[in-house]
Amino acid sequence: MSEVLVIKKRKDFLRVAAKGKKVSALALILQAARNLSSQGNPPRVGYTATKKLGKAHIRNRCKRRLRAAVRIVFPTLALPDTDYVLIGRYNTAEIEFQRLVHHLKKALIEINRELSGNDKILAENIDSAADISD
RNA sequence: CAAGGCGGCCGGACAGCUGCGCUUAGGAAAGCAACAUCCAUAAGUGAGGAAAGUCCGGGCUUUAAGGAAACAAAACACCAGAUAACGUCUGGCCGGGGCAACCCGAGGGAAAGUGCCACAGAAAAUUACCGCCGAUGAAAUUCCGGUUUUCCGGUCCAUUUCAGGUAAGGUUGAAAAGGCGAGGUAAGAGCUCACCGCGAGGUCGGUAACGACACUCGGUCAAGGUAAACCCUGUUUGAAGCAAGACCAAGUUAGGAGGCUUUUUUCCAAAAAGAAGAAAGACAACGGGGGGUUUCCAACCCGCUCCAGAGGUAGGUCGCGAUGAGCCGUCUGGCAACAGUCGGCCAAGAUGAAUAGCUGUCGCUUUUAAGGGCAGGUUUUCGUGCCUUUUAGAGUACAGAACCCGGCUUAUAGGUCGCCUUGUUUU
RNA sequence: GUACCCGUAGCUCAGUUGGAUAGAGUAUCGGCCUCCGACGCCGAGGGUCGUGGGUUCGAAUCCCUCCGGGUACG
Repeated sequence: MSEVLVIKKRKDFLRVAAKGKKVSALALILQAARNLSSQGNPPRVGYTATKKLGKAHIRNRCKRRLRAAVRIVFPTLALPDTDYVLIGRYNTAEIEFQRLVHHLKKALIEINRELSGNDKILAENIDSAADISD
């Protein structure tokens, strides 16, 4: 129920970046894509910290703070069968932690809404295709 | 007390909540068992002085698993020592800087050769433009003698010119071929001499670099700089790198050319040789392969070699951390780097990458604002300087292991300890 | 991990081999031209030669160290 797996494969990161939705918040960027290969999987999350953020210890700090925020937010709000990718921004290591959590929550709710809307469109397309075949 | 030099150490602490990696133990399901897997389980453990840059040196692994010689390429270069090794470290020498403590130095060879040295300057390397001289030699004038003159002879004195001598002087330049004084000369010059400097030898001290000397000799004293220009001399070095490499699992492909031995079939055929096809094989023979190049000796691998094509895009385990040039302490030797003896200890092991996130309290630093005290200015208000504690604020660095060690280099808030130098004051 | 390249005016680049003037185009500014603007013409300013050392009489250039950016291979 509250389990969150970690994305580790480069292939998965590229798939989410190419096919998913993207939402920018103050201190982070959230990407998300449905993973419909099999049903009933817990949500998965990956973290990205580019060289633009700083040197190695700053990038590690960004990932740790994002991970701590995810521990608070994701178990209740993340959708199953979905891959999320969190990208750090220039102020991820500096911003107050409460605001970081707040922005992550907002971004997650917004992207979930977009994803579910996308699902509806998909469902409509499937329905119309079924109509045509009929 | 102030200023400075050198070296060492630390580089936030505590508490709470929520979490992570690894090891060990325990448990769970399946299974003959083990490994792997899982866990609201327990215990232990979990970044640095630079983990950084990747600039050197090694271990380790593979490569041809050996040796010798020559060549090429690269690096290094005062001397001695330390070290597994080093371009590192220690001590010394020399040169330079600083009043000093102390610091800095890629510091062999320029009489092996080649190249380069702009502008300026006579000249940038066996030079000779100006200048000086013109003793010597020649010519002319003059002069002297002879002669009526023309002219003849001579060259002691003087002048000019030429041959020539010279490197003292010459607005330069980063750099101009010892310095200074005297003698000397036509003018000059180590041409000669004294002193200083320089070179060679000797003696003494030192392992040596090198130093000292009232020692001896040297005036063809040798004729500039540049080798982080080519180069010469000496020393060292094979190459690639943990994505090294070993094993396991999954999956894909299309062949062609050339070639060794044996057996066999067909053609020609008495047979052999030859041509074509098939099968098998690796003792020998044969062929092929590879070190930066070549040669020699020795040895190895493959039975195939070369060309082409297909798939894959990195799955798992080991390598990989509890035995190492390891860490801490004592003692001994050494000026020191370091070496040795004895005792104790085991201390991260990840792989989209753990070692943390948040909160609170305290500590430290700093200056700002408010308050307090002192000094002295001023009629007062007031502002100035110093000190102090309280409150509030700000700051609390550089930075994250990735196979492992030894160094180097670079970044770094602040704190702390020791030794030393100079100045001032006091005793 | 290894190998290598680049950094020069606001911008794009020469000059670096072989040491001695820091240059070109463009942009900016001023003037001329035009009724005005563009184009054109004339002129000017603008440089720690990425940083810090060293060698040398002299360094953008040679050597070393750092900083920033980039490329290739596995």
